[in-house]
Amino acid sequence: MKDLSTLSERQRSILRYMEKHLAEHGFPPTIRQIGEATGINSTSVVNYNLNKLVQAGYLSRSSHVARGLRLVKPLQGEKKSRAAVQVSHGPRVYLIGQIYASEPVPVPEDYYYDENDLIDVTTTMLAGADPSEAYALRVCGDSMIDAMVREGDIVILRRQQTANNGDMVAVWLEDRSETTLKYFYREGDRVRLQPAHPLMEPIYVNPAYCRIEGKVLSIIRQLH
Amino acid sequence: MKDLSTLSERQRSILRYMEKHLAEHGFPPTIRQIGEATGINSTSVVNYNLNKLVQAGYLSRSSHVARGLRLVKPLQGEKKSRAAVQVSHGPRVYLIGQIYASEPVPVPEDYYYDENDLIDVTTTMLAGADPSEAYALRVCGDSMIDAMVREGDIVILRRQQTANNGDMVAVWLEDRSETTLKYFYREGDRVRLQPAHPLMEPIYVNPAYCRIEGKVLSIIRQLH
DNA sequence: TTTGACACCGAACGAGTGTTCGCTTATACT
DNA sequence: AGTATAAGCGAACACTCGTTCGGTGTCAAA
Repeated sequence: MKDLSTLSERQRSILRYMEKHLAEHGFPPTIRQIGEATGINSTSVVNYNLNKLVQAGYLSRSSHVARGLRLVKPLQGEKKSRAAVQVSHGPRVYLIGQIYASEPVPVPEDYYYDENDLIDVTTTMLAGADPSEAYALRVCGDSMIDAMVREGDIVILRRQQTANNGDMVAVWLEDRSETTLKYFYREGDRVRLQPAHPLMEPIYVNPAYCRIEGKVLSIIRQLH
Repeated sequence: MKDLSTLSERQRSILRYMEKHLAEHGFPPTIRQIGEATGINSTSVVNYNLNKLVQAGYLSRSSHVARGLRLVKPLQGEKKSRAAVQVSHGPRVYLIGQIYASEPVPVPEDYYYDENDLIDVTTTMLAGADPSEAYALRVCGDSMIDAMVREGDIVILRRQQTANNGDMVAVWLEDRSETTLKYFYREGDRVRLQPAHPLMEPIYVNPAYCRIEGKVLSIIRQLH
C-alpha cells in the first residue's frame, strides 16, 4: 500500500475535505462538492483522483450510487482532530426557546420539534444526561448578570422539578414574576438562591412560590 | 419530549436499517433502499416516517440532496456492537493550560502535545476555525469576573497576535504584569479594552505593552 | 525529437434520487 | 354515523449526481 508521500497535493486536499465534510454533515460529499472545495473544475478529474485514492488505500467506492465514498484510512501526519474521521456528529439537543428574567421558563413539554433548532453540544456538557433529556435555552437581556450569564449565552439544562443542594437551577419565582438562574440550597423551611457572581448576595424564597423548571448543566458563550 | 416508546415499529426498523447500512457501507442509504429493506412500498411513506424520526430527534436531514440523512441518535435498548453504531466525537482541541490573571497567557508554541488533553468542542464554538488552529485554556481564579468568566470556565481561542475592533482577546499587559480577557478597540494611538460586564469601565493601554496572544472564540461553563 | 504515462479539462448522458401530488385506509374521538 | 388525524400508497416530476467521451498539456525516458 502506498504511503502518504506519494499522494499529490490535490489528493491530500480531497482527503482533508472528505474528513471535514463527514465531520460536519455525517455523510460523504458528492464529486461536484469535492471539486468545488478543492478547486478542481471537472468532475472527471475529481473522479480520476478519487480512483487514485482508492488505489492508495485511503478510500473505497461504490459505483453508480450517489455519495458512494467511504473513508477507509484518514489522512495522517497532519495536525488535526481525530474526530474528523467519524461518520456522525456528537450529541445534539433542541434549542427550545429564550429565557427572559421576566417570563416563565420555557419547558420541553410545550415545544414542537423543529430539526433546525438542533444545536451541537459535547458529551461533557451533558454531564451524563442523555441528549433526549436535555435541551437548550438562549439568554435574552442582561438581567441575569448575577448568574454570570449574558445576552446570547446558551444554557444547557435537564428537565427536573426538584434540586439537590448546590445544583444550579432555572426557577420561576411566582411571587416575584421572575425567572432566575441560581445555585439552590434548602435551608430549613426556606430556599436560598445563591448567585454565581461571588460578590453578590443570595435571596431567600418561600419554596411554595419557587418553581424549579430545570437543572443547568452547562453554559456556552459564543463570541461571533 | 417524546421517547422511544412512541416510535412505531416501522420507524424502529428504519433506524435499525440506517445503523446497519452505515456500518456496512460508510454512507447512508437512499429512501428507496430504506423502503426495500423495511417493506415500505412508497417513497412518500418512507419520507413521512423519516420526518417523524427527525421530529423525535433520531435523525437529521439535508433536503434536496442524495443520501442527506444523518444518524443523530442511535436506537437504544438494544444490544449492538460499537462498530454497528459509529458513536463519535465532534471536533476536539487541546486544553493546553490554565489562564491566570497574574501570569502570561500560555500559547500553543510552548505546548507539548498530549492526547489526554484533548477536549470535545462543537463546530459552532470554533467559529470557522479549524480544530488544529484552536486551543483551550482553563480559567484559574476569580480575577476575570469583569470578563464574565469564572474559575473553572474553559476558554476556546484561536492563536493570533492582532485583533479587529470588537474581538474578544486574551492579552498580556506587560506594564501591569497582568493577563486579561477583554473586547479590543483601537482608538487613535491607544487601545481600549472593554470588559464583558456591562457595568464595568474599560481600561486604556499603550499598544506597545499590549501583547495579544489569542482571540476568544467561545467560553464553556460546566456546572458539575 | 518522439513516445508514453500521467494529470487535467468541459460537456453530455443517463441513472440515481428526493419531493410533491392526489388519493385511500385505519383509527380515535365525538 | 360523522369527522379529524395519522399512516399509507402509486405515480410523476425534476433535480442530483456519477460515468463516459474526446480531448489538451506536461514531463520523463528512449
